[in-house]
Amino acid sequence: MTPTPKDHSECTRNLLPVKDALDILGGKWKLPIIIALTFGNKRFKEMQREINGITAKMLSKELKDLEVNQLVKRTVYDTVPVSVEYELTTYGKSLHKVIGELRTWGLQHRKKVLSKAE
Amino acid sequence: MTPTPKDHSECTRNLLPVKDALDILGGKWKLPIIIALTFGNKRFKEMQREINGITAKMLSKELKDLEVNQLVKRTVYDTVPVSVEYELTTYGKSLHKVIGELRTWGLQHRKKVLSKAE
DNA sequence: CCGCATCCCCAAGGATACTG
DNA sequence: CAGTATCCTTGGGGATGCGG
Repeated sequence: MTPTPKDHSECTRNLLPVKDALDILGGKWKLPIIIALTFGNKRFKEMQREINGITAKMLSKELKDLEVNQLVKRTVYDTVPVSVEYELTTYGKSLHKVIGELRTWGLQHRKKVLSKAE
Repeated sequence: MTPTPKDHSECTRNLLPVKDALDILGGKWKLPIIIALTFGNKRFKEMQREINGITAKMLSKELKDLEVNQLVKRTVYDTVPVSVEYELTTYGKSLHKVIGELRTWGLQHRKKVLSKAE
């Protein structure tokens, strides 16, 4: 009979940073982009070709987000038809561990659920 | 076998399990629910009270998802007004590490970005 | 108490066309 | 080549009410 037991604000505290992380990795394209860049620096068009199904709009928007969050660095080369290169920052690479964990867990899970035809 | 040079199918391979994982942790409520249950078994209404802002519909739906994925166990007690208890399965608890990583990274990120008023 | 059904809204994302 | 602008679709999720 506790009037308002806000012990669960503790949950919230635990949750916030997790949501932050998911906010960055979430959405449909953030991960594909980050992972694509894991394989080396890329130019815009190049990425669009590699990331299956992404539109220029989305790629542009997501890259901007990632840039703001300092996960990706954008470099403009003053060539004739201007070329732009994207690369993961050191900070962006720090996601490697998180992604690795997600991947490991996902693999395990896939086995488990697929075996009983979800 | 591959007529088109899909070297980036390697990315895809790396990506799939990650997306699987995000599929489960993604959405607005999966994490709040899992984390709430981390703090102990809960009944439906109880969870609804603890997880700020969630509707019965969403709670119900998400719990079902989690149950299908074997992360949560649902137990119905044959009391007069039926009561239902939810708990994390061992498997569900295996997410702890992943969540921990997300949380760690999120904390770090928050510091970094908040310091320059995102 | 538990939770589904219905209706509704909005933001994420897609298609297409256009500029520097 | 590297994007931007515009319009449109979709489905995730909210509000409310009912049924077991």
